[in-house]
Amino acid sequence: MKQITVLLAEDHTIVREGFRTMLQLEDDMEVVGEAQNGREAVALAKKLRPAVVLMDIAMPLLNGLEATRQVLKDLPATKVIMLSAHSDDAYVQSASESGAVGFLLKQTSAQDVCRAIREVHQGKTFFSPSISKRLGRLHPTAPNRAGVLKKKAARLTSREMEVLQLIAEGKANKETASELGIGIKTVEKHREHLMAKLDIHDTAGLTRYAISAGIIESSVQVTIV
Amino acid sequence: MKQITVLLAEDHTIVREGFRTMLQLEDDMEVVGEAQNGREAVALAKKLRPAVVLMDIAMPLLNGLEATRQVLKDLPATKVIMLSAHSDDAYVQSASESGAVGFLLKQTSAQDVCRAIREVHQGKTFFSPSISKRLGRLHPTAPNRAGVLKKKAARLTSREMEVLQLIAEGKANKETASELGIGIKTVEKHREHLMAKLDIHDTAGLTRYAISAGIIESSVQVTIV
DNA sequence: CGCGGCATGGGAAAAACACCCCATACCGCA
DNA sequence: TGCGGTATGGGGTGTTTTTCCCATGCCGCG
Repeated sequence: MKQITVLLAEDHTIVREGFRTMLQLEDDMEVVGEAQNGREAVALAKKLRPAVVLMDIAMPLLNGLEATRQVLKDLPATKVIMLSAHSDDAYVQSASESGAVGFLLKQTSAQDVCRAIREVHQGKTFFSPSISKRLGRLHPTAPNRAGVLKKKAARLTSREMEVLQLIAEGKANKETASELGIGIKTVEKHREHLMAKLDIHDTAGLTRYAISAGIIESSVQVTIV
Repeated sequence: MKQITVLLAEDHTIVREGFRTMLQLEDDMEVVGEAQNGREAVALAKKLRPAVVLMDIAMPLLNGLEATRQVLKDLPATKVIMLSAHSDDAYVQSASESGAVGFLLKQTSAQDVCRAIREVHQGKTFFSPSISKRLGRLHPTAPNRAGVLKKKAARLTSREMEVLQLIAEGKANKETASELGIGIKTVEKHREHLMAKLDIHDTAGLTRYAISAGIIESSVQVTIV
């Protein structure tokens, strides 16, 4: 039996361990690595060259969409399945644009995860049932839906996206620089470009933009009584 | 071997199944039931009378806090461990007030989950390391948990709320000052207090807090729960 | 009545940031 | 082959923020 090598990229340790434990029970797949954030996911993907990457969409340092782009740039044959708690259309479309070949909601069952892994490994695509149903309804004949979402967000380069995420996560330029392994001046430069492109000239505005653009999440909306 | 009976209440199927699979590997505990939402959690708890309930804080129909209250009202001996992706002080406080005896972040490891289950089963309390560290730092000589948590709870004065909102809206201190008709130094002072009280030391963090606390909105945050 | 919390300020120093100048290097595309 | 975009840097200057010190006045509560 040929093993399907899988890389787990998910920041919640507890969830990640659950995945691993479950996947270990399947005898045709093997978890070869685990990443706690987007950057680690990219690094491990390049190092381990897994057949499939299970990638959470919301991760620190580098979100799943951007991480997917970076992985596929170097390893186009990698199959990336995006995981998300939400089924926002924007997420699904962005995931698709970033090159993911699967999209799973966390509401789906373990059985579906295994199915998804096997399907994408065979070159197919796999979307959570509820999503593919909605997609069909949304754009049955939509060839160029890419243009819709793009407008502002797409004008940012991937480096700028990274910097934006780190800014919104509260990192100072110095931290961002060391995080990315580049100079402070370069970070400042990206920040300048961000502010110029988005016409937002304060950190709070950039943070709000990052949240509303889905680059990071603020916090779950819960009614605390 | 005496089994600790556990009820899982978590709306994400995939996460829940991961939990179950992991807990099945421990021979001193047994998952006796699973709930997909708060209402189901209450019903199952009453029916199955588990020793411990692992309760996600964000669930459909009925959130984990309210579900906890309802469970404990009928079964005060039940030990409820709250699960959350975020460690917002408000969450921790509310969880404590609702009667939970444990609080776990999803960043914690499976090992900690098992530890938590065993500890609360023995009548102790268990908080994620990072949380108890924060609590400890804030109240070094904290005697009783209830009173302690209540005190911290990020209680902002109305003036501080105003300043926080303006910060999150992207106003510079100078603008805020003229907006409120006070001096810049005063605004800086409120800002200091905000950062001290919330233990958040950057503008981006304050902005995220303001959004998650509902003080401002981040444009189009769709809530699909 | 005093004590604490709140709002209002000043001063000062260090760090961070914003906004301009500049350069090099790579890469794709017309 | 050159042009534009991207990524990487350096300099400089002024503003803003952050974090300390300090003080005054008000108000509620025991």
